[in-house]
Amino acid sequence: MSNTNLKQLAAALGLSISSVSKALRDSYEISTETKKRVLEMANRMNYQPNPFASSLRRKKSATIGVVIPEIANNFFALAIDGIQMVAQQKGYHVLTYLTHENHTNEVSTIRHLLGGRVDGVLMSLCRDTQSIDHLSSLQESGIPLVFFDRVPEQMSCPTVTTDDYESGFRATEHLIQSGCKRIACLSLSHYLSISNKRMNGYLDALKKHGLPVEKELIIQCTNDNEYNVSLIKTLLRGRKRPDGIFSTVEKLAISVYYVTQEMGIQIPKQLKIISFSNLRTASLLNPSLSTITQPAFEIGVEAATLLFSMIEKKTFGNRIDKLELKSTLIERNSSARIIKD
Amino acid sequence: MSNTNLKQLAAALGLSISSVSKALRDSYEISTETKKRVLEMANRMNYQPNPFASSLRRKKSATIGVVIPEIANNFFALAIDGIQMVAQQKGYHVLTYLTHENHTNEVSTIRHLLGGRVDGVLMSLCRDTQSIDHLSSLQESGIPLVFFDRVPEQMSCPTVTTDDYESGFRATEHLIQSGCKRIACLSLSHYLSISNKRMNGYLDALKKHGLPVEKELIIQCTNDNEYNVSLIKTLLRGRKRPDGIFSTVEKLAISVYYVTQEMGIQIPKQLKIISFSNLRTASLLNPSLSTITQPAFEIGVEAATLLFSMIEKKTFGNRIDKLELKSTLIERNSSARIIKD
DNA sequence: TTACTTTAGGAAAAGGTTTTCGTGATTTTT
DNA sequence: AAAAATCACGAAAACCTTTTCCTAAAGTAA
Repeated sequence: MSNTNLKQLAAALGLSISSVSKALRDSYEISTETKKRVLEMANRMNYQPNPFASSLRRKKSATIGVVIPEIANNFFALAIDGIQMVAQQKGYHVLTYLTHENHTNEVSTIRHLLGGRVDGVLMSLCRDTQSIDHLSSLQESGIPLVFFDRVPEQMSCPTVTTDDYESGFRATEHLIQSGCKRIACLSLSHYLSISNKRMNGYLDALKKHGLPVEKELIIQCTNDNEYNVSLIKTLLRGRKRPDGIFSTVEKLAISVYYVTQEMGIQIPKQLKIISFSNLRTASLLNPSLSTITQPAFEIGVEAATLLFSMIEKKTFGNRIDKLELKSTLIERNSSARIIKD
Repeated sequence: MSNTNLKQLAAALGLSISSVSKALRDSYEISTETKKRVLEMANRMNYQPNPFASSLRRKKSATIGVVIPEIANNFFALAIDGIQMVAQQKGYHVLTYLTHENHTNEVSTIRHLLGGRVDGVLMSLCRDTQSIDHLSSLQESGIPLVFFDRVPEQMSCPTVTTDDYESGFRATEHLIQSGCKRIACLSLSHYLSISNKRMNGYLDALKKHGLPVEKELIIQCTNDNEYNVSLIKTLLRGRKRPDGIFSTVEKLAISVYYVTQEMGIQIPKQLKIISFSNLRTASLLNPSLSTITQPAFEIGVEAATLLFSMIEKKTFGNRIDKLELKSTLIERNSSARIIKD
């Protein structure tokens, strides 16, 4: 660590510690010339203030925490990118925690954060989070907290999300309009509001178009990729095979592609699919994948901006922002209508 | 932040602050029963030690810094994943910084880190880093520093890399064996050792097989994606169009796919391509993309492990580890031999 | 000139934890 | 039984900044 501290700097300048500190913080109590001298010397001695002493005294860490399920995931990587951009502008540091979709990890991460290491927290729930005690205790502790994308339903808190219900509805309707009669829905978790909202959109679209809802076409997937693959295989192997799939999450669509490739099922001829996804290569896939694309980067930007507004003004007691951004449906070949005969 | 501190805890227990502190740190100076009492009360009062006070006193932050060019990048996302896993096991926090391939950002990030906010740094250089003054000053400050993947050549420091030269050689040789006669190389930056090593492998493979090296087939790409696309278009539009492309980095291969799609160039018939990549969808692309895949997650794990061994034992003055992992070449359709006539 | 205000800076406390050094009390050794 | 060692805990310094309160000196008003 940088070895020079205020004391040494003060000694070198023939000033007191407090004056030097004030000079560095540009206090009106210090004359302009003195400030200049101090700045110069600080530079020359390569002075870097000790962040811990500063944080201890000021009760500010200049750090935010970001808690997400995983990072090797296009959506979250883009969101983090947006978050980092805003944080960097504001001069804040970003501490990242991965829960790996594990509720226990989430709880222990939150407990750590309760120690005051960060001035605010951005969070996206993990897929098996049911109880929210840890979340409310974080909120009650007074640390500003903003959820993005995967938000808790049972809790009153600021959120940044997308139009999940509408997107699910539109995606399903799109499949129907492409000729699908039996559409399966691949859900990430029945605990997550995003999954449920997307699925509700799916259900309502079926209803609107007079298609029956079939329990065996709604697949609750797990966090185990191999198991998901086997679920998908079972789905596609059955005698009542679906002719369309609405995937609520990117990785499940990828699994579908692998399975259809292996089983020799042709997309979109035998099976159409549309999925939530931020894949940059969606249009390069074979066939190109129709997607609902969330504005992941902006979600990160907005969530961070909201968090900082809460951190800076302390006026967040009586006000709870809920921001909803729009996703984009991009039709590609995986859901193209086939002109038969 | 958690409102209870040692003082309150001590008061509630009728003990001194120091005894409580020792009890919590499981000191031999405190009796077993007292420890139990303290632990119990700490739990009951929901005590969380103030991390700044602790860091200030111990001169340890229990935090590492990770400095990378970008996060929305499969390689780095996977590497971070590996790093996080190790850090979490060790009870360390991870501070992430993105340079966005910008040298100025890199320098200012390092300057911040010099303040002692972290106990160690993991780093991958940005593409236009030439001078290394900021890196050596960080190293000289005594903060353990490990580079991964993109490492500085002019500096003696611990690194975790892959067999870039061999991979470049094998990839190029593979294209040659698939029938390519004019192979272009898409380079990320001539400042980066990984780029240069990969290119040297390319050059030596050409040499070995008696193919001429042509300057106009070696493209130095930039950080501007659109400009890269135009470079690639120019390359493929020329009368001396290459019949093979060795891409040293994933995003350039993706750009090639977009360009060929737009120009109607058929892969692998008219053009073959192989690229460094960690795309999970490589085999689902149209056509499937031949890749050299780096063990990104393991690179993260190894780099973090090395860093922690440096942080824990202070025996890193006289020893510099350089670890090299192997990449895997996966042949797919984008570089398949075409049986003509 | 006296009284009051402003200016420029210093002393010291506070923030919460860790750690060194004591110190009585109890136990062990001779 | 006296001396030594161990035990269990407390007092206080140290880590480095920030900030409140003070104080000389200089300037201004009356």
